[in-house]
Amino acid sequence: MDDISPIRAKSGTNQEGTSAHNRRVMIEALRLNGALSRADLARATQLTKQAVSNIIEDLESDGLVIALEAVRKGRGQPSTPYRLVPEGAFAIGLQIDRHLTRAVAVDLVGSVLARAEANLPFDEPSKGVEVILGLVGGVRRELSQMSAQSEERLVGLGVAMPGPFGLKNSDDKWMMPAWQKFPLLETLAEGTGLNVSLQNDAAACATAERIVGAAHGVDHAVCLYVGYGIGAGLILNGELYSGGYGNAGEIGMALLSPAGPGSTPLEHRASLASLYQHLGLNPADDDIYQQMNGLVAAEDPKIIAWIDGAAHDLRWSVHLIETIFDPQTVILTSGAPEALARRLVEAMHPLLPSIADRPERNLPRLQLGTTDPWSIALGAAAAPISRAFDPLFSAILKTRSRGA
Amino acid sequence: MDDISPIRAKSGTNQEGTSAHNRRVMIEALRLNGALSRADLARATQLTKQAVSNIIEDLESDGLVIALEAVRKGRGQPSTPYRLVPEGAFAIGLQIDRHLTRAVAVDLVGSVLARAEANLPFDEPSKGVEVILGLVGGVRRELSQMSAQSEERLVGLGVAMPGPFGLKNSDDKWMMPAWQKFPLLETLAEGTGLNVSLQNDAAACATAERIVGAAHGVDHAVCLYVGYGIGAGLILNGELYSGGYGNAGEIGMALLSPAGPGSTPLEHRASLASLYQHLGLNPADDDIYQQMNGLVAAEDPKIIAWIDGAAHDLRWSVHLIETIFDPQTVILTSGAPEALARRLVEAMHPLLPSIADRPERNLPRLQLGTTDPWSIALGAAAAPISRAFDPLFSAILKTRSRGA
DNA sequence: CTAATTAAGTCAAGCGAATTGACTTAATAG
DNA sequence: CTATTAAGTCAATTCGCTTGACTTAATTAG
Repeated sequence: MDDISPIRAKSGTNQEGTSAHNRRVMIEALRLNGALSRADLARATQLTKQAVSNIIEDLESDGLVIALEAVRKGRGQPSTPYRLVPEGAFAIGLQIDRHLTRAVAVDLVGSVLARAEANLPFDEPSKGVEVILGLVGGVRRELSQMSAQSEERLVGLGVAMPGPFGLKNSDDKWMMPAWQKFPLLETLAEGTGLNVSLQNDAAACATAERIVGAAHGVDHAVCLYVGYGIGAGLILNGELYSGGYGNAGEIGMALLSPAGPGSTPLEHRASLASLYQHLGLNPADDDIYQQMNGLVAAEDPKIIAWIDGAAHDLRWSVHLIETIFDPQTVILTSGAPEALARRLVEAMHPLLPSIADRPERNLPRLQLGTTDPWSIALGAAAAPISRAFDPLFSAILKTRSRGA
Repeated sequence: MDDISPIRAKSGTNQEGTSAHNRRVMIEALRLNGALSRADLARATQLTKQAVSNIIEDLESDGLVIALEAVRKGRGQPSTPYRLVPEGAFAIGLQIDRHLTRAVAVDLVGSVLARAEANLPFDEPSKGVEVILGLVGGVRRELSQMSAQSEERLVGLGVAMPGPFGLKNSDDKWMMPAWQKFPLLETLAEGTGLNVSLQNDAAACATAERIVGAAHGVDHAVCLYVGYGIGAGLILNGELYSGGYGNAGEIGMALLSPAGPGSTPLEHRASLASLYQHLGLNPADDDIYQQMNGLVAAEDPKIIAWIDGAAHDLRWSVHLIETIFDPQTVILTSGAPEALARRLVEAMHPLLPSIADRPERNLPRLQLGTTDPWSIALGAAAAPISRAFDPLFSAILKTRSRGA
């Protein structure tokens, strides 16, 4: 089952790896800077003009970049800027949550082109998969009507669902136990014919912030996601970090004090689930979002009390995150209505002192990220895009040929 | 001062990057597996036999690897294993602490070949640098008597000192304020002619555990260092993570509860400084180590009380670390005598439940790492070795040519 | 208006590191 | 003794980046 040889080693690389890396570097540069000429790219990437020219030519013929009008800027031959072609690649993203599932189709630059949602049977994964495959099929058809080449340009299916994954069987009903055991990825891969990847919802949120949000181009950011549960998506050295077993950032289970097993996990105090409980709301209600919005607008004392309590714990979470990661910024995202999230961020100020409290900052210590309920699905879809086009260490390595 | 162009992009690569990466992969494979034949290396790294042969030939002529006796193992031509040559490279490591400074010289495989220590004037960096340069010169001379080529094979000087670095000027006397302002790296670079790099002491401890300790070959490990202060060295994806501004892992400043600025930082409860204070010991005493050892051996009630208190907080720190990083293992290292550290680890059990509490673990959740007081200096020295020989993403990138 | 300058981008040859496939060497199994 | 298996070499090839000269097209100086 495992490798025959117990030899531990990283994989080597060759010119293919070089070329793949350089292509990815170009794409990232265009993503971060909008439009660049070949000369700009050569300077930025340290490659020669000629190498850049060849790569750009390739990318152009692959339909990933396109030339804009030449621009005159001072002396010398005018330069021809290039930009990414959004229709150069597509991915499907899937958010699977407790009572709900959403699918989106996005393009190379992270625009959402199609979306669909449905209710999900909480404890019946095999039925749920039918629903999910239906949604995926739907956005996929919609996508193919927008672009003739969508199918061959589809790089994968990214799935986001609440973690943690792969623990001992737990009956904690917050954790969707039935889904934890179900061979979801295999089933989806077979049902769609796509490459399938999995991340937890907080990681997906971070991925979303990275492709189109506040973490765009930021190499060290932590994305606090306050959803039904709470988690942190970690962007370290420009890549999503998922830990030794894929569960990094699952801070919902962090105990709030050293007092032992009896102490409360963060998730029970600062999550929408705790809010619903506090307010006596039913998360399965269709108008839960409007209910929350209304309560915030009305400055309902109970919701204000919850905000203060949650802010108290979140303020400290930010302190810990800053102390541990020393990130450039912390981004709070939420599935709650924007007004609520904004109140929460305001209530978290003033922040606790920490090493992040330094003079020459250029990003805020804490900022409000997206509150779009679709951003998890977007982040899910962004993962395959990132894997296919971002400059990653793993992308230069030779891939292990499928051994028998 | 800064880049002229505001274009953000990663650097590209070329055949030099490929070659550098492959060399590093070979070296790492030999480091992790002891001795491997060319055929083994080819299988492990996915390179062709021929490529491996060429690289090994190069490494051999560079004096970094050497052939062992051919071994017969079943059918086929006997294989010739290669191993690293310890004398293939050297580095100097420097620990600068509050009252003390240590220098070591290590070789390619992390063996300490020379060591020296001296007292350090706490608040007079300019005098201190004289002392430090003296120590470095000493181990360097000692080294050159052991190996004729030591000078040209010296890859750098690694410095470890208590962080955090680069904050607002603080008068916290735990933080060696005078040293924070002093242009230490520049002075040392000039004084030694070596490449100088800096990390905090916990990071150095993690680096040490990685090259010769419990984290050898482990890609996701967190090293808790209980020294005068307390910190965490983070090994993520096989590389040391140092955060956006170099201060990741400085958990000594983490507040122990969400109760606000008045709450206690971890460092004030679980660090040797807190122990000294608790016991009324003077950390500048020469026999402080023996004093602690004696108290532990005598089961002194005050030290037992401290152990229980510190273990309480450390247990929770491990819980948080596991919840946030999902590492393969947590390693506790300390500058305290081994008996004390062992008692501390024992007192931390049973550990708090966390996502690390999974069935199919192959490493312990918490293990005792080194308690050798010289390991910080060793880790400091290991940093330049790692930078020069480990397969790092940054090592494949083209280096920016020095612009005017 | 002309010439000099500056910068973008191309052309064609060259280079270097991994690949390929045949070959050699040297052991064991039968 | 022969077939088989595996390590390792040889020589030619490939592929992507580099090099340096060249072309194109703009602005600036006189």
